[in-house]
Amino acid sequence: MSAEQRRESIIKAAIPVFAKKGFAAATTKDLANAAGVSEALLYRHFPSKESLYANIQEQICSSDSSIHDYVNALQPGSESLVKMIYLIFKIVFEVNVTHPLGRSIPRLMIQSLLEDGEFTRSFTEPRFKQMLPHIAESAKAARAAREMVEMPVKDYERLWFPHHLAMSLRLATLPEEEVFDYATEPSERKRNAIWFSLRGMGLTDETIKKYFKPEILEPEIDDVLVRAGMRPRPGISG
Amino acid sequence: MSAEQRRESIIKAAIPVFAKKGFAAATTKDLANAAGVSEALLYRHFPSKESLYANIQEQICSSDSSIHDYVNALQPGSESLVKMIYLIFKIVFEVNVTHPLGRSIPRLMIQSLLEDGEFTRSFTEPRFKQMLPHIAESAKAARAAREMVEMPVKDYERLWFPHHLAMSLRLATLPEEEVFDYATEPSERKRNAIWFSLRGMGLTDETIKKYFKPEILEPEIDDVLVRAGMRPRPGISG
DNA sequence: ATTATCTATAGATCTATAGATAATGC
DNA sequence: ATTATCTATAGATCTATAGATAATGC
Repeated sequence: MSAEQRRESIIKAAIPVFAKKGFAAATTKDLANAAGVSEALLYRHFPSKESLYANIQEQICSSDSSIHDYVNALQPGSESLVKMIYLIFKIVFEVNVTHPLGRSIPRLMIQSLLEDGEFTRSFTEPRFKQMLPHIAESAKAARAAREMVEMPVKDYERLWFPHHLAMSLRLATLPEEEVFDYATEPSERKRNAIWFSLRGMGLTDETIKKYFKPEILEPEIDDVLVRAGMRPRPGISG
Repeated sequence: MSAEQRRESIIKAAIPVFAKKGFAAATTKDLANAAGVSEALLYRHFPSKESLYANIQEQICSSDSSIHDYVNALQPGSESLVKMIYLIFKIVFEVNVTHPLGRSIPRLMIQSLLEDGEFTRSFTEPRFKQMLPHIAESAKAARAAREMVEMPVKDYERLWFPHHLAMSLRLATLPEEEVFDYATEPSERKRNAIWFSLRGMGLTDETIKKYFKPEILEPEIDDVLVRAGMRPRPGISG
């Protein structure tokens, strides 16, 4: 295996180990075993455990532009607000489950919140913070169209409150055994949490009913995620 | 120092160490230093590091009844819904900041979500899950009074969605440097997140405006928390 | 010749214990 | 006499490196 390939394979194997155990508890032996190499080889590719960890963070956080493009193309208004919130929930609550990185991303995110928050910041900014101007514009247009009521909640909060709800819901599903008793299936829970968020943001009930149609949004948003490489391309039989 | 006193003092000193570093990264040396004793003495009181950790969890999760009593005394209806959500936000988002256990509880909670979730479960059930029947009754009364709209969100979710939002907001404040850019001060953010939650739950705008009066709720709920020992009793000059 | 990889191990650190000493209460 | 506490250290494990060996490409 070439140096570059091996390097990549070590990183790939290390992600779930760090995600599962945390930086301190993941031993170089664990990492070597996961990658199927000797501990010594780890140190040919990375000067230290810290360096390997830093490289992982960098790789995962590197942004991609397809989500950017999708959001930029939206017309300001209530419908776009619904689409953005749907997108956020899909990425945060759902994609990480099916994504190759699986449970690793949410785990790395909270491990980072226990420390300096840097990973969470680097992961979140290129993906979600860029939505802010679009959310602000859409909220303005929605208010002008009388589809959103006046309330003290700020545009920043219209972005982060739904994002945070999605994040907690995701964290709550990490342990094997259920932590909170929701009495709903994940997909219904997702729909209800989006509804809760849209209403919490100030959209009127008629507006939510008009634009929040999961059966239409689901394939549209799913396609964005496929293009962003966050979901496997649906099987092309041939 | 008597065995019992020393035992308590070791537990007390160990909480922030485990909270900060996590179980694996907290060394017996750290724990001994924090308690101001030798490592050997730790092992006179606890057979292992794990045992010490288990004792901490047990102590923190032991429930108290004053919150229970307050919630039980509420009359079903919109106003009680507002009070319960306010209480949840105050405990989850705010109390842990001022409480002697400070940052430790939210840290222990997410560390537990990275593992089996047991600590989170034991902490949450006696404090919040018991509110469920009251939330359900109050939601029913609110609907009957036309103060709450029909929507797919379930009563369980009326409990957990606000709780989760409060939890994420708290987690986001753990790192020194700000992770998400809210553009609001914590107390304003708390108010807005509660408003967002109440509206998300289905309360009408008029009902929220009628019952959500922070300047009145703040001292009432604060008093509950003082009685629950979650907040220092306000200074009694004399 | 160069690159990838391994075995073996140094040196540090970690958990836990053995055995000695200081402090307390009868 | 009993209880609390310490010093010293065993044994395991962890990070990282030195030096040897196998595989590759010119």
